[in-house]
Amino acid sequence: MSLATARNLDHPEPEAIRLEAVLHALSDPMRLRIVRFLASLPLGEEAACSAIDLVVSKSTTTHHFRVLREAGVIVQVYRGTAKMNRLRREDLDTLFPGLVDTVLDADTRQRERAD
Amino acid sequence: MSLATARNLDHPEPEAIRLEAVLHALSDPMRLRIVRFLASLPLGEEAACSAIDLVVSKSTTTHHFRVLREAGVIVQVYRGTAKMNRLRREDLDTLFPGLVDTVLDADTRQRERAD
DNA sequence: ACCGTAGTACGTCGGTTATCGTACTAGCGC
DNA sequence: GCGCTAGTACGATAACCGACGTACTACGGT
Repeated sequence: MSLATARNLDHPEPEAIRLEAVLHALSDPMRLRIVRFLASLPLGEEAACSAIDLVVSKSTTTHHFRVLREAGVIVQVYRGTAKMNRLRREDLDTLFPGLVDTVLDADTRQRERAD
Repeated sequence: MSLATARNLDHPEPEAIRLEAVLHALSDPMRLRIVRFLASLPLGEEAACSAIDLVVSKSTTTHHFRVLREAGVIVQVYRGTAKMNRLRREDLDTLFPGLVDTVLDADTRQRERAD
């Protein structure tokens, strides 16, 4: 089972991903923004934590990415000095079909309604 | 705009319903259970707070129903000594199409996966 | 008028969260 | 090796949250 060494981060197995945790992870504006950004990337593409400019400190950024990873929403891997992130689309779509898309669509509608 | 008198509870207008607040409201197991219960009722049917047996104190129950109401997930109205609840299906489906159904479906799958 | 049922208000308590700053480590390129 | 960039670890802090108990109100029935 998922073992975390120095440069090997701990991710929940698909079976261990809890809906409540996913919803909670998505219920923070900052994290929803991260997810929206990752979802906007070309399929399979990944991005560094620094690729999106949240307006908070580095440590806060680290924190939000960790919450997303521990909830099972994203995968994080080290690549050289960067830590790359991508959505766990396949896992999430299998576990909770339509959830990610529906939430992203809801988010889009909300911001089109002039946030 | 929504005015709350003694027996008239305060509900957010549809435009004021925030996705983050809805997701947060749904991210608690107790509240998700309430929503699942209300969603299982025949269309337009409503239920008293006491109709579902959460295993917590009355005050905690009140608390969770209030969070759901303030997030815009449910409507609460007083009917005699009871306080009746129902899902704001129409509003939610208009604002965030498919969201409620997708979350409920995800919840069903999760509990079928042997909770 | 009294009682029972349904739910509220309020204060508390312990745990979690979001934020920060500071000090640190890991890898890359020169 | 040096320094830059990217991110971590840790500790602090303030806010929030879920749970509780107790004391209360409101309504309906007898």
